[in-house]
Amino acid sequence: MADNVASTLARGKADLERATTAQKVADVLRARVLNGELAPGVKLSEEAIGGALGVSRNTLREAFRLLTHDRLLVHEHSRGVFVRVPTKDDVHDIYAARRIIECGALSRWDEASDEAKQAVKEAVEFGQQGARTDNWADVGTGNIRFHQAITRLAGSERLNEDADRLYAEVRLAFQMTRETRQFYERYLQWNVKIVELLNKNKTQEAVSTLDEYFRIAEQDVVTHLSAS
Amino acid sequence: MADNVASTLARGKADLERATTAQKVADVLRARVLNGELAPGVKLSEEAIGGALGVSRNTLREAFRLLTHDRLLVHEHSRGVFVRVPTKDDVHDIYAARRIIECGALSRWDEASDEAKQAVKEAVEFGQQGARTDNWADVGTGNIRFHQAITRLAGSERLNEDADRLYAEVRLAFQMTRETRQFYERYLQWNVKIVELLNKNKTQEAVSTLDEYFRIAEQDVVTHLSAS
DNA sequence: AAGAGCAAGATTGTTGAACAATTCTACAAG
DNA sequence: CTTGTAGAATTGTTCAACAATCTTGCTCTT
Repeated sequence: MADNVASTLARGKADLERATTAQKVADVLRARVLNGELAPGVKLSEEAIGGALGVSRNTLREAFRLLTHDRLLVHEHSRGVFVRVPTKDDVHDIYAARRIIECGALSRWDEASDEAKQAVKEAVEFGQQGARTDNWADVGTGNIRFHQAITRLAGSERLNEDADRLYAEVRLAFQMTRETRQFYERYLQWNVKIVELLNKNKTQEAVSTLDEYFRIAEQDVVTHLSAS
Repeated sequence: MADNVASTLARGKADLERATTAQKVADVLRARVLNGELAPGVKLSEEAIGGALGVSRNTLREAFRLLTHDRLLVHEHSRGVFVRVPTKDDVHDIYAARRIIECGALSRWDEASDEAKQAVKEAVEFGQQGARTDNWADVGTGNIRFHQAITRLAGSERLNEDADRLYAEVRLAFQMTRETRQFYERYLQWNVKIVELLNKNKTQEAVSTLDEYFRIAEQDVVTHLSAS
């Protein structure tokens, strides 16, 4: 009984672990990079940013390392850190990885937990609800959640983290400042179709559809890249 | 022509980029962790290690962060960094990820580049050569190379990096101080069988065999874990 | 005018010290 | 045996200084 109490409390330990200063700084910078305020190629000066945010160089450099690990920044020795400029090759590399991870996870649909499967369906419903109410930001959120939920079918926390880094990098490449509606509307249709196939127990066809979706999506991101 | 020269030189740029002090320190510590000199659970004191290696606390902490990203060390706030103690859940998580990545990569064998396919076969031959000459360290190296080569079939540098982190973590869990021979001899047989199936164009069967291998290997690592 | 070489200025890399915040240790009290 | 507490030890964070490296702008040569 006492063990039960202890283990229950232990589960909440992660919540207590306060975020370090560097993590908070990293969160601020991550948001700035992902929403385009810090455009790809921009140099992040230690003095300028450190002064603006009121943190020391050491702490700032730690924040830089966190974002470098997420591949949002690139570090060049003795030159500084820059917002990553995604290339066509980067996009291809990212989608090759996503194909492996998500198609592999989805192909194990039948063995996945009920919670994980439910999350996939709920993500699509969230997106559909957003479309009905003309809330296209929600459609975008639902799309990300859909793919996250697919990855989570595999049940590996490490795989989830690796995939999340890929999603963040896609957001960097696909600066969704405009035209988000037409893209996400189209993507939503793919997601709906995949869930329909899953509901009909046509897992293999769902995987094929997802694979085809990646072909389209990669092309979309690449063209959006050269357009800028 | 000039472009050709430039691109050729650019390829060697990575070699010239001198490693930062923290990276060199991280490399030393990584080797110590992977060969067991720094056993799981050991605390890495900043003062002790920094003094021994002759680097400042700031630089050492940066090295710690690099290894924490690789999941070889764990960081507990205000308590310090420790060599990770892999749990049964960790092993399960790692193998769930490896199943997705490697089975997915192998299932795309037919579309892979010739170089990538050749690397898979060469890794097995390297292991067989090691077995013939009773060089069991080479058999172990060949086994790692075999799985790396499978991952590289997918052609994604990001996926390669993520998988390499998984391999390092397996090495941490499976401290191969002893009994490496009986394990690697057995694993070598699996690798040989997989390549044979691939040579017969039975890709799907090769994937199934790999999947079955993961079931066995995970169990091996888990039992080896509880034994210690 | 174009390019090579060079010196000054700016930025990053690394260290050491200092102080705050947290944890660990040891011992006393109940 | 557990609880509480004071002090020691360790980590978290910042700052200042100097070395190493890169960038910039200038001069000189052709």
